[in-house]
Amino acid sequence: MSKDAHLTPQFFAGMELFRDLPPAAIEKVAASARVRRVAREARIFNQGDAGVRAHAVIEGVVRIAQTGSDGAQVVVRFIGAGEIFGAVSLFTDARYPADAVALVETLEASWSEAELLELMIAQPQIAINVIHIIGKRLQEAQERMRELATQGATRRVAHAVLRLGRQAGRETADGTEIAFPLRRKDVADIAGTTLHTASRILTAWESAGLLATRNQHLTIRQPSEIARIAEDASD
Amino acid sequence: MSKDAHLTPQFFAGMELFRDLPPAAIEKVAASARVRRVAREARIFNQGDAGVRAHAVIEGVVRIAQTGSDGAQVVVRFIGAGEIFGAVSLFTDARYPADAVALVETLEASWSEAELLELMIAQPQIAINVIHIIGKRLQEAQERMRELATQGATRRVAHAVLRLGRQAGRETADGTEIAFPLRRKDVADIAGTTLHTASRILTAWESAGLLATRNQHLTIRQPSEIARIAEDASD
DNA sequence: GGAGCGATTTGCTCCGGCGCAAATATGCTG
DNA sequence: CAGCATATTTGCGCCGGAGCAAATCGCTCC
Repeated sequence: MSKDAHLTPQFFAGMELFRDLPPAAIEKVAASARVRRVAREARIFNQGDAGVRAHAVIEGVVRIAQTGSDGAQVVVRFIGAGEIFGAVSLFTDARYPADAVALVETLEASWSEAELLELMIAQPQIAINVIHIIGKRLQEAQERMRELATQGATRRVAHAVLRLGRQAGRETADGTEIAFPLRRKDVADIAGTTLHTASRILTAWESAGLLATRNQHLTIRQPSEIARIAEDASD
Repeated sequence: MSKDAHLTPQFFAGMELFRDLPPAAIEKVAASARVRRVAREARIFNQGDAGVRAHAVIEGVVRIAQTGSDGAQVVVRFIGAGEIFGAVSLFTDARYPADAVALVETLEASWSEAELLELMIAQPQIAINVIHIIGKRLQEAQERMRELATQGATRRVAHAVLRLGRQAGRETADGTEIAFPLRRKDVADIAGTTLHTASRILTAWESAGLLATRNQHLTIRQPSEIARIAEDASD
């Protein structure tokens, strides 16, 4: 991983949170950010932690997962470079509603509530960007709710895979490769099923040549076929 | 229903969207709102409609439901007096992601995208309020996702009932009454189960005296007991 | 009061997929 | 390279709850 190549205002300018901001504002954003490097599998924050900050991934991937009192968990989403996380809790509980764990070695920036509020008052565009981001995630959450309530496990896994491809897909000769390591358990927790069921489904698809996994890296070889499964009412 | 009693700046000042705004700004808000009365069961907008506006309920209740391509649907939430709806799509698709139907005769205000943006630029507090509102809904959606993925139908119905009581509960001598008519199908679509299963569960609870329904109006008589069911890992 | 319609209840069957358990594969560590 | 830990695969039994069907209830409108 490059050491400091990303710690420039230019990088912050490219983040979804700071879209359409004048250069002067970007300078302030960059200046007030606290940047940290976190190791693979390290926790950035835990569900229930107080003293929340707004975070953004500079490089790497973070898994956001919510755990129930019974230990069962759901992966809320994966956060890639340029995306923000943990920001919603600033405006609600002042407690993180989920865990954040780095899937790979990750470089992460964050701002305190006071800093972000100050930035937003000075630049309403930031607030509008936040609304845009959270809004998209809310729509996605509602779609997933509908899927969970009405579709079978196979279709949900298909949707999960497609969503991952859209969010973190990298085109290769072999197909679309998900840019970060993905355990079967992760896929299960995204799709809302069990490790066992997810394993069965994915293995079947591997046998059929729809996708491939090598060292926890998943490549979608026939997106169209998986899309067919996702839409197929017969399951 | 009172005819025009609510069409005053005072009412808008009490809405979650316009919290902490100076009186002058409230005047502008009130002036630019388009107010409409909609009949029981009438649709305010349909999933996929373009030309979106931001809406707020002045009086009445609106059901927001998302329908899948197969016809199955999930109730995203019920919108009561003072709450906003349809606002998220302004910042994302410019298409409504769900249907909005009035459950009872309802008075509803709305603003165009341009109007709301202008208000937000002038008053960043409005944008912050929007973030607060959407953030809370996102958290709720994520909780429901976890429930749908990990809990059985009984617990989900219990959570749904408790959530409704919290949002729209009115204390009566008999217990907490949900302020709007609620069909079994509605409960099923909130909890993510079928009409039949929801009916069985609710009827069993009625027999046990945990709740009562009279003319589609649900009263929670023993919230603590329902909360116990909601948390009970045995189901 | 009767007809008609939607909502609700309830019985029954069937199956997807969860839970348990064990075998196997794969990657790390020393 | 051996040994261990973690991840994955796979078999099997069982059950929650979806799906179908039918009866009953309760309104509303003649």
